[in-house]
Amino acid sequence: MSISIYNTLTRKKEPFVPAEPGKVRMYVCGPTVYDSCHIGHARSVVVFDVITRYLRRRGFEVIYVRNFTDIDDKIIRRAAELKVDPKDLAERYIREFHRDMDALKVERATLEPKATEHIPQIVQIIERLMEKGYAYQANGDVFFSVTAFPGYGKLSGRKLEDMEAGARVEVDERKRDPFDFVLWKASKPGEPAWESPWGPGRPGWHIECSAMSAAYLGETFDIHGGGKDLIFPHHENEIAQSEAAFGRPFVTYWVHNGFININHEKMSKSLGNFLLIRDLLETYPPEAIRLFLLSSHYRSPIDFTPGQMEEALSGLDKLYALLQRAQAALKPDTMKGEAMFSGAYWDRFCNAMDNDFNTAQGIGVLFDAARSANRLMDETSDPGRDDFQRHIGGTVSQIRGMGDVLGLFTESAESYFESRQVQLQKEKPVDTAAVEALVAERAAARRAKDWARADAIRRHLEEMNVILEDRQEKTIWKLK
RNA sequence: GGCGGCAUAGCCAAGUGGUAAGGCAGCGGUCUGCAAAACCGCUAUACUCCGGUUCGAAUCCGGAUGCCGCCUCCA
Repeated sequence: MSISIYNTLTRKKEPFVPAEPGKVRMYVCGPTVYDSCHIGHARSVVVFDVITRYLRRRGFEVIYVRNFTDIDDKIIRRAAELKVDPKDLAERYIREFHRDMDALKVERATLEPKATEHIPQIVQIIERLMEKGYAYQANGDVFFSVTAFPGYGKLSGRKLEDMEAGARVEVDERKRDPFDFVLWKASKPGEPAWESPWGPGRPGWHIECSAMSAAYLGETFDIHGGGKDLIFPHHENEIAQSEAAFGRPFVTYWVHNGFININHEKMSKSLGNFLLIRDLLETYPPEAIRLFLLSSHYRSPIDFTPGQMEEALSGLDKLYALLQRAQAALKPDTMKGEAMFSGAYWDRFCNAMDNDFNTAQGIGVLFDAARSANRLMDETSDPGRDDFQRHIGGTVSQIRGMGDVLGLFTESAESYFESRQVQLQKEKPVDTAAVEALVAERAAARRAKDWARADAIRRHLEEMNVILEDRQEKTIWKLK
């Protein structure tokens, strides 16, 4: 079975065949580091994290490049507002990005190049575009001439004449065509600047990606990803620059993830509904956020609501509870349930993932496996039997295997539930000593078969937001 | 004005022409002193509507309606 990927360029699902067998070269547009990361960034980063993990699991060597745009108008503006150096501002938000994404269990990209560290490569491409007649100068700025590039619009399906130029933005009268875009921007006094043949300035937004992808992945590479919003103009412009400069196809597969709405509304600064990752992490376990993000197909829009997150959380609780239960049932000398990448569930999972990385379907397989393991444990009368051990061990191992691709079950069930309780304690504190005392009192009542007393205590605890589970050995309590 | 997407049960969501995964919630049951958890069963005569292609369509084509996104910085 081969992997198929929906390609924005052709608007079709296509079998995935990398240029060099066994090796995948992938570039994903990273953030412009002028502010904290929100849930939308998380979606893109998590989606491509899972894609990378899956491709690697399927045996590909993946060179995954994700850039940081660390010089740009927004960075300069924000730095001026805060009266800090733009470089310091960028570095601060790069650190934040790493902190947030590490917390979300995202693996680092193979390379994370920064625009400011590739100025020579950027200047070189612009020079080349000038030589070939695709670019022109206008007092210190350099523009790309879209009419000089015949394929312009092929990614976004736009024709130049169909677009309402200047409908929303004033057109720079120095441009030959309203859709010409800046490759090199002359700096104003006090702004960060690099020397160039056209005078001191800084790179335009799009050119860095053309330069850095060529530097690390070559002039043609396999996968280019990013959020849907980047299709136009960013990726369209990248294609124009790279193909004009190098005279060969830029990217084979274009992959774009959908957006996140917040409570049915578009996330926007004006609505003030930006959900920052670090704020979300205050409330939810990182893997619940991942499970939420991966429960829909990566291209669909998804709606973030507290209810949706609670559902993801319930699901994650259920899966961790199964892992905990299975761990207790498995004999130490047999399988301990390490990740396994074969078997019926694994095959079904791969089948889903092969189909344009259908994580939603894959998660369905995960729950199927969990249910089957629970059933087996419910039904068995002799957990020591070899076939039982093998069966549970195999199922749990496959669950861990799927988790390995999705970035789930990275911690022990014990520590997961422990942090859940800590979290709940933070939200609705209870007096632990008092609860323990009541639980002990109820245990005594139960031993005396004083059910009325036991139930009264249970009700009392429930009012305190505490639920009880009477296990064989002892009673455990947890916060609701 | 141009381009694109989506419409599946109470909610979320998958579905790759052959007869509707999974999750959450709800109800019934098994288990339990009672619960909880887990499991079992039930919950879409059928996938917005109307046509068409086909032996056969949620899946393909045309049209209608309704949402949404992009065309400006944006994940």
